[in-house]
Amino acid sequence: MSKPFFITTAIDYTNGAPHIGHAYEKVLADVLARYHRLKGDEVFYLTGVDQHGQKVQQSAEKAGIEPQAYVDGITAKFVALWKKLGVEYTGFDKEKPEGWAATTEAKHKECVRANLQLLWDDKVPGTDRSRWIYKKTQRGFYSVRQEQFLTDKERGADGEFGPEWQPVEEREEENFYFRLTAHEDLGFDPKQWLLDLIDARSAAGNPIVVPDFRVAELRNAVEKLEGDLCISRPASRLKWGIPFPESFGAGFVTYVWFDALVNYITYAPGHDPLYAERDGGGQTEFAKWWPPVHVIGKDILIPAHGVYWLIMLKALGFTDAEMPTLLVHGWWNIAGAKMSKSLGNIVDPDALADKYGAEAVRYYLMSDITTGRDADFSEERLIQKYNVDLANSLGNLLNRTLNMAAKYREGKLAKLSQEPIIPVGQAPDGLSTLIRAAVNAAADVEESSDCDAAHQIGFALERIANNSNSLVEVAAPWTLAKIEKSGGEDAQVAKEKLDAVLYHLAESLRIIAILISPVLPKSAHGIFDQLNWKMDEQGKESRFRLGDAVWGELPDGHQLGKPTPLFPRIEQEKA
RNA sequence: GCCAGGGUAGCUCAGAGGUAGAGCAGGGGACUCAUAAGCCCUUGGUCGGGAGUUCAAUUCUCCCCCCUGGCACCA
Repeated sequence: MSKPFFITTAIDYTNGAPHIGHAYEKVLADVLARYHRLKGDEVFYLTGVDQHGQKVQQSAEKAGIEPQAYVDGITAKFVALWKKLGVEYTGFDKEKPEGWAATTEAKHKECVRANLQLLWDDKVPGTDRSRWIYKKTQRGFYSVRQEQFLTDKERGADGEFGPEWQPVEEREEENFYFRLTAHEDLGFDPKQWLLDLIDARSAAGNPIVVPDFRVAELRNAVEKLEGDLCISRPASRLKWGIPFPESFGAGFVTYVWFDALVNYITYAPGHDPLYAERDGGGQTEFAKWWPPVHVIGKDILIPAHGVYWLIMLKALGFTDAEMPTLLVHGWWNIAGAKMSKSLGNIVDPDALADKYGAEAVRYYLMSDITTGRDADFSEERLIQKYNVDLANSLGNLLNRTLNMAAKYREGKLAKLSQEPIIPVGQAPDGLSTLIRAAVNAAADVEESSDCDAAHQIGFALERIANNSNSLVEVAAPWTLAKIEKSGGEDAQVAKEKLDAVLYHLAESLRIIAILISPVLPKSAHGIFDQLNWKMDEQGKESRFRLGDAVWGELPDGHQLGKPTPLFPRIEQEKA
């Protein structure tokens, strides 16, 4: 059955070039999107950039250009990187991709304002007060230099604000706040609602946070939740943002949350800025796709997505069944240290892809980390995993298979009408073992959860390739060829056995190509091309369907292509 | 200080009340279709430290140490 699968990533802040962490998240979501397409699901993959805010405003000023020009420049870097890495969000190849969020676009601004208006118009019965949003005056210490209010955290050991903040003055500021905690105007307690939701989802075996070891962390944070969320800034202080609707009064700009998070609604398929007006029966395009799986880093689970976003959705009228799932990934450290500008240990994915190729980078990012946990990035490990798993194991398997087929059969496969020579179960030459490995691997991939799909794919590759390489040694096609050529008593048996071995290897490669296609799309196409399989669908994702990962689809007499090294070994230079 | 995750072979990690596993790296061997790749065999660990429960703990309990997140407090 074709199921809709809506997947999003965090939108990246356009205040600096993308690093390996950005790349990891987008590739992870891309692999999941491709994985679901492979299963036949209908997929919408949304990613994009977060372009507003004070930091951007300041960076643009420093660079001496308009903020829009500044963010356009950085945005182009992200777009180019995703193209290089094969990150195919929905409509990636169009001039105006549906799956690309850019928060300075008019469409998004309208959606943000419509949502704010929706909450503003949700009045306490018989009054003119919004249930969710209220205005409050805050007094505090303001750093003119840093253009921000200071809290006690910023005070030095002597209780005073240090020179980096000066001059500091006391100021009053009016802002809008969004309720997160119980209030009589609200009529219920969002905090309790959220706790119940978290528990209910876990109890139902569908935890709101996956992998689920972070559920407790979120629950903890919710328990301690107090205070409401400031969602505005005076336009005098923050110019680069989305102005509040006029009904709120003049002079306010949205601050972060009602801008960035709302992108998931703005750019959702069947985009419905006024959610309340949607068809409650779930008939609209929007309702068909919602809710999404949000792929995010562990740094923005609490409080942004796990608290603010869920309560925002609740306020906007989304039901419990329409709450998203948060797929939370870990971070790549560098030699045990956190990646940071000050340490100067930022890994540039663009340069990495130029050096080793996009497929090598994708494979490494997917195979050397456990989804949800942190991992240590190492270029040596990237090279090692590429050489061992891709060049030596898979690439060489493809190469030796096609070479033998060319040498002994001019590339033409013979499919035996019956199970070959050696009955399944006896298998002294390993044939049936290989079939079993392929069938089981395909089943494991099909049944895997989003959290470990990438790993199941890796296991599948390993299992089938290893079994195939073993089969070559055990069956020794070169010996069979000699026996066949000798024309002796065993010639006919050797001939059939050699045909069987070659067919098994080709089939294994065909199935591997299908299974690895979410992680290694270009290589999967490369294998299909060399196998000379499905040429009519070249370049299209439709070449790969999980349903085709069954044994025996290559027909009798199939002509294989010419061998070309698919994964040239990466030779370690280094001094 | 509190909550969570983790400390298992050189490296990355799995595991589980009955005295430990995989992959890579290291060592040895046989082969030659192949990208000097592949295959087979193999060295290697007092399972963070200490105490307890048990016939038996690395696996359970308690205490301690270290790493990672989050929260809080002091400044």
